[in-house]
Amino acid sequence: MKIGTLAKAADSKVVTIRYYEKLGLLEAPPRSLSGQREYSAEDLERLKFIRHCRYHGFSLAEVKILIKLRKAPEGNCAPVDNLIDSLIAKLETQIDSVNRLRQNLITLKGCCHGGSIADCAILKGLSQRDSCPCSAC
Amino acid sequence: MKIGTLAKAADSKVVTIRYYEKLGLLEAPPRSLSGQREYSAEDLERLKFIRHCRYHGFSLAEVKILIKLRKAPEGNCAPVDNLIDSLIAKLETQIDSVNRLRQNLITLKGCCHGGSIADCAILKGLSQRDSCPCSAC
DNA sequence: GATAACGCCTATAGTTACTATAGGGTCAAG
DNA sequence: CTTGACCCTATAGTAACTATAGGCGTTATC
Repeated sequence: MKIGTLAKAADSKVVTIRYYEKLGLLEAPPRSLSGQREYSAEDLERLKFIRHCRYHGFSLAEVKILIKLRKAPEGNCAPVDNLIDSLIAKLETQIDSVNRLRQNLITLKGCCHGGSIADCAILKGLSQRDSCPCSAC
Repeated sequence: MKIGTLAKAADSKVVTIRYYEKLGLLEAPPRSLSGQREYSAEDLERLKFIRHCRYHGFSLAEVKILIKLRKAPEGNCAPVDNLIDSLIAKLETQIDSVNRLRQNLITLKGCCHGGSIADCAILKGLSQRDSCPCSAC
């Protein structure tokens, strides 16, 4: 199949596929006489794998590792497990820090009583840490 | 003060300060005869404002708007309020999606019973949506 | 006065995961 | 035979910096 068909089948984009090829995530497929890429069903499976990993939050670097692991079916799956664990840990850190940000902003917003810029408590709070009403500042 | 002193005082980095100048977030300060930047206390306050906004999750584009607002002290502070609101909304969306990711990964991980790559349930789940145990897939 | 260590300067490229654009060739239908 | 949809490459842009190279300025010590 051609690249456009592949893109639709994997819910991806043509440019993204070429990008993955450049990064070495997808193998360069054979070309037609006029130079157009010709993909197989296997290529489609691989692209779906990549997209699905991305959907789950893996980075392309991590996907590259997962692809390599898949190629050695006799190996132990502990590395896959570890990758998942580290990703979960990363996400949890992220959740914490975004939650903290949100709380800080809500505190800041609570200081606003709708006046002029000159006495805007939010801007004052944003000016420096020691004038910020956030508990975290 | 020179750029290094400014950086330390605002808990920033020298390169970051020059970067902010290039973006127009900080004004280009006067230079010494040999071409070195000379900053005032006002510059320090402004840099602290920027850094503190960043700490609260505002983008540099948003910081630029906030700086402009600060310069018109007679204006109403409603735009500041709106900026905070939209940032809070953005963060809430982000929290939801990261939480979802985390749940998906935990589900995936729960399928692993420590075997070989060949029958790794995680890799199978990652291969395609229709083989994924995630409720979201 | 020489030298070393540090600070400052500019300009460019790298990071992540794409997206957008320019400028051109290919293919199938009417 | 031409129109429109598709394909190609190469380059630049996104966010917010960080890193690097290569070269001056400044200051302290010997």
